[in-house]
Amino acid sequence: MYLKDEVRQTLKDRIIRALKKAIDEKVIVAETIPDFYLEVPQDPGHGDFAANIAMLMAREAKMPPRKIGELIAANIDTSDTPVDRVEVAGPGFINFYLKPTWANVVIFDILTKGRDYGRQELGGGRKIQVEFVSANPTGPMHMGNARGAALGDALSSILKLSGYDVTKEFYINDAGNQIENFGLSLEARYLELLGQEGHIPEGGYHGEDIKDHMRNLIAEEGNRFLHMDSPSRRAYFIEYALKKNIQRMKDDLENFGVYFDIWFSEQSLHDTGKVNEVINLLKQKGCTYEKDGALWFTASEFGGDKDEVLIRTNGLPTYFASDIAYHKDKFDRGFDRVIDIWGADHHGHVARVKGALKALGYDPDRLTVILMQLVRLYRNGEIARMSKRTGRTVTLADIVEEVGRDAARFFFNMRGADTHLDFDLDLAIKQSDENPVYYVQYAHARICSILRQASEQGISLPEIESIPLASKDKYALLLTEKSEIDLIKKLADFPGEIRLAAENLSPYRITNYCMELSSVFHSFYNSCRVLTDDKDLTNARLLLVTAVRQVLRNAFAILGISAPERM
RNA sequence: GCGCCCGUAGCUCAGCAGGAUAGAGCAACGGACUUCUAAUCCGUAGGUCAGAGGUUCGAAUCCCCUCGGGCGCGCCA
Repeated sequence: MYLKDEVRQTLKDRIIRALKKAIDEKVIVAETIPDFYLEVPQDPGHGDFAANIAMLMAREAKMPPRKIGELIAANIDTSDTPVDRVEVAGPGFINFYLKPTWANVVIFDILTKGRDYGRQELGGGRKIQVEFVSANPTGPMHMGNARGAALGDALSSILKLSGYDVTKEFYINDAGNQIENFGLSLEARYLELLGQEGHIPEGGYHGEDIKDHMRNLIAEEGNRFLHMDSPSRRAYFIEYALKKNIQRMKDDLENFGVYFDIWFSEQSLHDTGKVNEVINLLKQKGCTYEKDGALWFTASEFGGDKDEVLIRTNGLPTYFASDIAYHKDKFDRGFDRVIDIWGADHHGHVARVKGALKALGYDPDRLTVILMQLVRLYRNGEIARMSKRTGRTVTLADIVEEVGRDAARFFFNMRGADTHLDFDLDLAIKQSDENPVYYVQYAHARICSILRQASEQGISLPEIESIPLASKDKYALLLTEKSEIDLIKKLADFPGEIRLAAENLSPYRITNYCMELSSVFHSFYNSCRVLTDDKDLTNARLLLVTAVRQVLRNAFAILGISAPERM
């Protein structure tokens, strides 16, 4: 357990003991002890921890909360704790004031654990799958995919650190109507490029990339497909272009620092018969019926708005059908929990898939869908449209190239998934103080600079293991400046931030944490010199900034941004 | 029409397992580099938390309604 949780738990225990004592002595009348909590007050004047138990008990105890608070405070035993004093304030908060240096030992915990500082066992090794990006392979990835990539990758890192066995998966939508249209569009361009008439169908793809594929194909294989029958050559074109598109997605994501454990093909679900299998299963369970020549799933009986088509009149299964098979397959592969990250425009799909899982006998609560609101891209103060079909779009690769991996990943994780994200290209590109990513990286670079300086002066940090306990205490107790104390407390917050980010599936918490930690570090930097004539103080502060550097690195690793040593 | 998301400082947003006086960055204004990187810091100013009601000792936070913005409601994915 981490320092802060330990202290919190201790104080909680002592409060409960004090309350029980008061109840035994009949100064407080109560049957139950409410589920109270100890929070860190926003205002440091209210102590280091505050308990809200007195207010929660007021009703049952028929006593003013302040009175209850005072009775608990009077009975509390704070021996063997870092508590300096206890006060009751406001409506009845019990405020704990700790010895200012109570958290200082956290520095040694950080330096000992290194990159594992923050790791914890919330997940108990349970298997969890995060499926994200899953872009259509019919063209380049857009801004929404970029946001999903940054979000999903950071979330996966957080869950890994929290003790889950995480699998990152990309679902390739290489089946269905869009692939048909893809093939028709490729064919049309092929014919046009060879001087014949081609027609791109309704819902087809007009992008330049389609032409590029066919230009390349013609360069490689000439006009030999002109005389092939249309379905055969389309199949060939599709395979040819799909393979290249998928490889390109892999490359683009790699440039973005995002790697997947599994690339899962939708087509494979059809090829292995799993789609038919799941449709039959639903039939057996009596959850289907035929109408207007199509096969329907009774989604409305499982929480959906209306029933949904599984097999179209033309005999082909819908995307919905393969998605049911896909999600069944996920659970059959042994995942305890599955997280999907989808664009908000797919939200109507959530109830349907969950309904189908329920119909199949799976607990739909094991599936969590994070709906990501769409990204609005601004350039020169104007909204930049992004439609894959028009070909005039800003792609994920463009973003990485234009604003850089670090700024892009940081920007996408500055907000929760459910907020509309305005991505200001001009701001992200700017290498100035307006750009928040530099603020956090600068903190890291500054620390590296101090350590370089120290090394040049022949000052070397002792190995953590070789520092005797007494010296650790000595160093820790030397750090008493307000900015030092603030910085140390912020370091102690890190494991709790990881936990919250994991519980709420909110990577943006880590981004915010980076800003806060950097902020208190910069304040410290401006008020305290690290390298001084005082050898012990210098050592103590070197240990402190080294710990800050470690935590920054750990947080950057989650977000997938680099930790530059110089800027 | 129905459903989902959002509405907090001039701008972009934190804060939303209910807690004490609502925060940060940018923009504005005033200060700080003979000292480890000024991509920094310190200070000032800036608010009917969209609006109305309800629950509560206590509401930006939870519930209901209204308004405004976005997105869905396909035999597309």
